[in-house]
Amino acid sequence: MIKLAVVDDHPIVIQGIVSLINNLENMQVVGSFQSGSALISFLNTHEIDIVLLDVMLPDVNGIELCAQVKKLSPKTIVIAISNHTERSIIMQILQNGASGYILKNASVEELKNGIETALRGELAFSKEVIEIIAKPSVNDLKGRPKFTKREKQILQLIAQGKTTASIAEELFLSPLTIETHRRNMMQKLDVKNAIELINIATEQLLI
Amino acid sequence: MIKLAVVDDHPIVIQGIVSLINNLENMQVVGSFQSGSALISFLNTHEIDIVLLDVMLPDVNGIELCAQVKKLSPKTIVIAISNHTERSIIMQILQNGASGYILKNASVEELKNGIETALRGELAFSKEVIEIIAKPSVNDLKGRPKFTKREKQILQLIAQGKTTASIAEELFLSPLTIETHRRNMMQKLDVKNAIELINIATEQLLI
DNA sequence: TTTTTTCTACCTGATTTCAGGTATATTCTG
DNA sequence: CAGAATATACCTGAAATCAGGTAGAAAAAA
Repeated sequence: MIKLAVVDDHPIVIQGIVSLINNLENMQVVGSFQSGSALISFLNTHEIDIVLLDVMLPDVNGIELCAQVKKLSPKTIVIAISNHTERSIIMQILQNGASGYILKNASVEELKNGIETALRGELAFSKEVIEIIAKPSVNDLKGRPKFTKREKQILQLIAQGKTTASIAEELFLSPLTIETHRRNMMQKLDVKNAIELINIATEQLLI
Repeated sequence: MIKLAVVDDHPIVIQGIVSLINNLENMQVVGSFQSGSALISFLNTHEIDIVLLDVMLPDVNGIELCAQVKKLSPKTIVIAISNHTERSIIMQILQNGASGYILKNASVEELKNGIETALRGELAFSKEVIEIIAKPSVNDLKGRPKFTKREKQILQLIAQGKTTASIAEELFLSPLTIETHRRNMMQKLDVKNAIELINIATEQLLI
């Protein structure tokens, strides 16, 4: 019997996956979780064949969580389930050891096939994902730059629509410092205004 | 037998709801759709007791779709299923005739209870939603301003991080015109920069 | 067909962001 | 400990946004 674990912060989605799996003869969902940390602590005491994980979770993002899972339990197969269609996200999660990437708007057949494909040791993708992978993007070449804690903190405030001055006040810093951080981030992502900064950073799960 | 229809652009979510309903004795999902228009054309030829609808759909938002459903078939019970926690969204969809509002991170029990509650003619909410409704927000008083087509069009380009100049070029308009539209929208939402404009507009489903 | 709304364009001036730097103290890391 | 990375702050100047108007033409609604 193949043992699965499911991670998704939406119970209804878990319900959907569980009911899908239970229709299959040789598989069983033995654990479902709404956060990455819950999954990790479960994996410490249980052996799991396949993990289906949502890329957008409240505590960690799928890229990091996938790496954690593979580190903890290298033979566990990880399949990402996501809404994100950014090529770089897909590629990075695959590099971190995922065996598949299936979009949430994929049909249930696609998901079912994906699980079976991954079980055979192949890579599993939903149709749309294959198209995304097929055409390389210029943005990928940049890689995924790292933001420091301070930068992330400031980015979040920028994303809320706060001005440099008010952020400076809130963090007890000079406005010039805030500007420097903003500009450093903009340079890292090669964008030319704050809105683009937020958009790209959000896409790349940098916030 | 109570007949349900489900609208959600994620087949897995539909799967979850269907499996949930099928466990109940007296209900049956007779139609599931991935867009608002698909639901509407179905309702033209079928009588449905309950519609479960996702608020974020590719074609229309839940506020408008709910109104359409109630107009077409006033006795059909509508329950919104959403991630949005903005009070104004909840209140508006209720004003448009919805009988409930359940968050996607609600437990399956909450959803089940909600459906039964709505069936009894009461309003059904998940726990979190009750808290949101309980405390009135200052933002609600403003109501939901309407954006014109042109304004929405420009707002979308702003949201992509484009500058006034490039938007003007793209739409064959004067940059001053773009600025005027942006400022008019900012005034309508009572915000003081473009990022806030995008945030609030997105929250309020104005884009 | 009036009236209203929408779309368009402009003016002026204040404020903010953007872009190129430099620089120093601190903290992390090999 | 030495070097690298991080966090902080400043300078200058250009560009863009923000805020307050006004105003006419076109489209939609009454």
